Amino acid sequence: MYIFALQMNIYSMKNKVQRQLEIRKIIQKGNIHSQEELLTELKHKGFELTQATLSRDLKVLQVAKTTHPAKGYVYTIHKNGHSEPTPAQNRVNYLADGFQGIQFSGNLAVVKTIPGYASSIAAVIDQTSPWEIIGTVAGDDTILIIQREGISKNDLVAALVTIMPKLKGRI
Amino acid sequence: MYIFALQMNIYSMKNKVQRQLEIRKIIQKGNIHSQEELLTELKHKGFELTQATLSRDLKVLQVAKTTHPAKGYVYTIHKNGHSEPTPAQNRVNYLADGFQGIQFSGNLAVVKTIPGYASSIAAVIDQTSPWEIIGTVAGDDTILIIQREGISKNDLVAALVTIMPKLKGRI
DNA sequence: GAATAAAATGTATATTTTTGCACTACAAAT
DNA sequence: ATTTGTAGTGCAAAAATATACATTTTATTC
Repeated sequence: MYIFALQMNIYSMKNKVQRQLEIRKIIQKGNIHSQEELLTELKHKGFELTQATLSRDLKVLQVAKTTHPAKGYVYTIHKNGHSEPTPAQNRVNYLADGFQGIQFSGNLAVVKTIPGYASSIAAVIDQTSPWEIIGTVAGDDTILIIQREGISKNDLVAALVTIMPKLKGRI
Repeated sequence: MYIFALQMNIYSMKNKVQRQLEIRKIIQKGNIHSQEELLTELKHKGFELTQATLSRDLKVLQVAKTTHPAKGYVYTIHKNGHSEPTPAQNRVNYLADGFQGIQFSGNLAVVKTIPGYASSIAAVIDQTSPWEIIGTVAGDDTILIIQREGISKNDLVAALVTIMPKLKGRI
């Protein structure tokens, strides 16, 4: 006498690819805070799996767990290849040409620029919002940078160079 | 007979800011696969802390744990935090709604606002001219507030709430 | 079809990460 | 000086996540 393993229900089984696609979608909507939570949502949509499998899927999909200031921990996913040549970079390099000098006083740094460049350069800095800098105020040819407490000149300079590589050696 | 808690080693204590800077640096070099590993490295550099504190630091720094095809799990940090686009919210036209955050550095406070709101909000502050504030400088989305000497963060926050009651609880 | 190999998944467990609580150091207020 | 408030931290426990191993499913070959 033989015992046969039960065959899977033909209707129900959605395959791995479909499942991972769905995971991708759900995460992009962006309100997932734990695997359990995601698991529940997947089950609602008819997928059957365990947390272990989910963990493996997330690994494959290169999903990351990070922090959102308000929401606590959040899972995020890269839309796709994240190595962009970014035309933004060119613009940044162009802006760096407007940079004329920097001086420090206490927790402030004052950047001098070619007239008219200040606000654009400040915008780039703000956009990047490096941790070392808590804010900037720009006039026409001057940017005031307020450093985070405890930051050294070198740290700040390093941060600026990170943003505008062309500045390297010029500060 | 009394038992005294041991004082912290005067030499050793490096503060939080320094520590988080170091964490940032280490992670940017990009070969950290677990908090324990990072912890070890930090200890080598003379920082004393536990994994629990590290976990909290990583949260503040918005460090993410993700997967690298080859390296397994890796901790990464955003230079430019992928800022939330703030879905065009049904924002009423109250100025306080333009308020996005405040940070302090020395005797300065930096207020971040929704683009375009800074000067209006600053104008309101100037008009009220609270004793705690010597003056303000506004850009497009940033206000620099220069505090009177001896004023605490709380005092300043209180002053702002007085001016804009809606801020209560939001600062 | 049966036999075998490879891939996918579940179970149980190990590992890692997060957090509630208590305590200390320090700043601010009285 | 004393009190009060708060940020920073360690400890221990909880919660979340990853994985070794066993089992099932799918694919491949005869």
